[in-house]
Amino acid sequence: MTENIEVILTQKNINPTAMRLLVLDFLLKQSSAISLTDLEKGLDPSDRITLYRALKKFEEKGLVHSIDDGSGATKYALCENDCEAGHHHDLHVHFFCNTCRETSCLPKHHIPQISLPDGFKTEEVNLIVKGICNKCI
Amino acid sequence: MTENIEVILTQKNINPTAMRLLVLDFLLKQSSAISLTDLEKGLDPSDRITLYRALKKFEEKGLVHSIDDGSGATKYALCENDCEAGHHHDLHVHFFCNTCRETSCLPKHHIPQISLPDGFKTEEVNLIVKGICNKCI
DNA sequence: CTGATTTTTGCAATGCTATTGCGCTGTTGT
DNA sequence: ACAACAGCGCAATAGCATTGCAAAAATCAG
Repeated sequence: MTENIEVILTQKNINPTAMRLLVLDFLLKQSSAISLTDLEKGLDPSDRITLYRALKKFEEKGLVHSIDDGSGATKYALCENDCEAGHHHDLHVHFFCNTCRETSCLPKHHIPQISLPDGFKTEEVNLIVKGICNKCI
Repeated sequence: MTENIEVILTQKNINPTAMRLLVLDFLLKQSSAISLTDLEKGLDPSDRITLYRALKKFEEKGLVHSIDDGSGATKYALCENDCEAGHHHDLHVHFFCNTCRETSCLPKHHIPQISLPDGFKTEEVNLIVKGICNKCI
């Protein structure tokens, strides 16, 4: 099992250290996006800053993407697609449940094209739907 | 002039205090959404907390809406539509310029309908487009 | 194998934002 | 005039993101 995780990291040009293997393993087990604090609690005797840097490195290398769901804390989730270092291709909708406060990716739901007024150039789109998820209904 | 501002407040059931008149006056002069820090700088010798509470009261009464553009600071802008206390009807797109870091409302651009998977209930949608605005191109 | 260099890690510290508590003040209503 | 209440300003707190620095670990060169 650990070998698979290691392969994922090396394929993304990330040095597979013990800490990073733990972080990736934890991410793989999640069904929703998690915050740095969640990660810290899940991998208890670990340093928050180290985890923070692991996530940043993963994001930089195109392994995870970060989501600002308005909860105050940035959430992170594994990329589904073939994201490359520096360029994320996962323009999908994110859903934030107002009840359980979990953020999930809806990769099937692509972000519709938004036509802006003249002179505006789109570089990035952030679409967060908030409401009640299927587990909390 | 001050009378007009006062009328706006009383129509929204907000006690027109000197501070609130100042805040509303400042908001009316803006062409883009502003943060609490912007407001504090614009109304210099004012207490940040008081301004914060003025904005919160305005939001509660349906006079302004708050925007989380991912910049870290919540932005505020006057509602265009007939928002009521507690219920905001201004589901429009917001644009964040990566260059000048200004956030503007695009009230003409309504948020498209997002069909969620079964069991998900939408309560709110937050759509932020990031890029270069017409002034920075 | 050994010393040097780079990478990773852990701790301390900082900065910014949001938010609440509390007492003072000024206004309103009786 | 007095009581009740709303608004204001100050202090304080909490959470998150981010950086600097030094020790530790891994990698590389000779």
